[in-house]
Amino acid sequence: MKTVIQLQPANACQPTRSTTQKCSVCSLKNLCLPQGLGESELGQLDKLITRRRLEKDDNLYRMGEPFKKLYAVRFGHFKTYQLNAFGEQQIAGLQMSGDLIGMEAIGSGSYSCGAIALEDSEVCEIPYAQLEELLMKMPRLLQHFHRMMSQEIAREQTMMLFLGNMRAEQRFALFLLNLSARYAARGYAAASFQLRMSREDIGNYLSLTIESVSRLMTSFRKKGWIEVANRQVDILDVDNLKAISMGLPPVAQAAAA
Amino acid sequence: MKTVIQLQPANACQPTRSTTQKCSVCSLKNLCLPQGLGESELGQLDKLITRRRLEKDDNLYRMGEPFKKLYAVRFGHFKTYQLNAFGEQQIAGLQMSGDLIGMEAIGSGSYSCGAIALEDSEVCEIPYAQLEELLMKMPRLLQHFHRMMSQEIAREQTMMLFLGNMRAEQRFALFLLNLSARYAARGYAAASFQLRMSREDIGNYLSLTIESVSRLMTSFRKKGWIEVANRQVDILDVDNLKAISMGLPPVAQAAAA
DNA sequence: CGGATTCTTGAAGTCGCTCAACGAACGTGG
DNA sequence: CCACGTTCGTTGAGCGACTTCAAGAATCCG
Repeated sequence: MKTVIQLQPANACQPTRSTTQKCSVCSLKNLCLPQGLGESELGQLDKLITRRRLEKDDNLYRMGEPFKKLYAVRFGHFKTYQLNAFGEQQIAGLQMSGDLIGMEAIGSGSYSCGAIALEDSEVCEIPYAQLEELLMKMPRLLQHFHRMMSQEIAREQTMMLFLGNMRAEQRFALFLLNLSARYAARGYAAASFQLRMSREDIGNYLSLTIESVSRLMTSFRKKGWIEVANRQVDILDVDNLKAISMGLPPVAQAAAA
Repeated sequence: MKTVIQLQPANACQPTRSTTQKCSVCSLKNLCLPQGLGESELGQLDKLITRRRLEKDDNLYRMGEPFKKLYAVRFGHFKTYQLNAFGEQQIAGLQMSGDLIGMEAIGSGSYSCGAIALEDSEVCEIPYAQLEELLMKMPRLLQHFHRMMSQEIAREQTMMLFLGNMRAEQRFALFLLNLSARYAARGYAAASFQLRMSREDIGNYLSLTIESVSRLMTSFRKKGWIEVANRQVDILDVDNLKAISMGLPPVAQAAAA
């Protein structure tokens, strides 16, 4: 089924860039940490938070730095990565607006991975010590914080099984569908978006070589499932991508022109 | 370096099986949820907790069940697994005494994986709603709970990169070293333990076939790095296992007889 | 425009999988 | 205690998916 949604905005992934620095007026408040809070609670959260702008390739934090803050992405994209014994980068995650970064560091007290902006971006800095104070006073914030941590566990568990058990085609199809779903959840076009990562980063993320990623793109394009122009991707045939992502054979009917 | 530690107890992984049902007298209290709590706090936690015995192959919970409780393993071993689209089991984790199970379900409200006892085991059941109440009143419990959730995130992130980037030898070496370290942390022999999982489960966990696991065992044994007799494993050459686990070539000197 | 980077495509190689058969361990009942 | 069936583990041979190596094309950016 061909469904190129062009009516929605492209995935600039920027909330209304208000000059005020408040959660209460942030367009992400229902996706991010403040979900479900009342006005006065939002006000208290506001007091903790500072904003920080980053340019493309800036480090939000580096591996091994002491943990002080959690970060909520306001706009832009980040990648988190670890370095292996040979100093090679291994990409652990891709974060976009509304995502919380740094939760893996609470336990150890230092960031076990680094985070880099994939484009000009902005984050909300949340000092963890102060957040903990607030959590004790605000049941709804506590509940939602636990939900977010739990979701991160579930997400990584899925990713773990995904990398362990799926073949290249499945991984790539699921990667596209995952991006699509995340953009849709943020109100952006589900079927038309820019890849923020290079082929190299994508390959690294999916544990495939850059050549394999390139071949998969060509293959999917030739089958009429996607359209690719540099980093612009349009999903033309969600059904087939879904079938492939589940390890099923392609569905009979391919997308017509 | 040959180091077969035989003086420590084998990994029965059982705390002193006291008849009292209290965290305060549990030998795991410094590994488990109550870490760092005072006597009165321990008492409050005790009130929440009930114990549950399971026999080998019993389900602690099943995939999709509504989330009500977290579980702390008191003794025994569990595996957590998901079922894929074809109903095949994919092992997501191996839990032993002191480990907390079920955290991935807080966010969604239902268990996204199932948990099965690998041998006769016992867990502490912790009703989550009541735990949340307690968390708001006990800062140290809250902090430790967040540490445990965070550690779970970090652990799964590592596992994710591990499955994505490592080859069979590395995976298996790391698997053995990981078990060794976890048993050591619990006061059991680091270099001599029983595998609680079948070859099939191990293969599934490491995303390898049962044949590959078998070949790796034979290979490591022939190189003098381990001794294997059925499910009994003795680590003879930690240094080489470490080298292999990091993707390095074996160190020159193999273990002498 | 020109150099560097990123991406694509082809050919050859390899690691782990599949398929198949055999052997060892377990446990149930005689 | 042994006989027997079943489950679990080992080993070998061939194959396939993805990688590696290599070269060339497109794109970016000063």
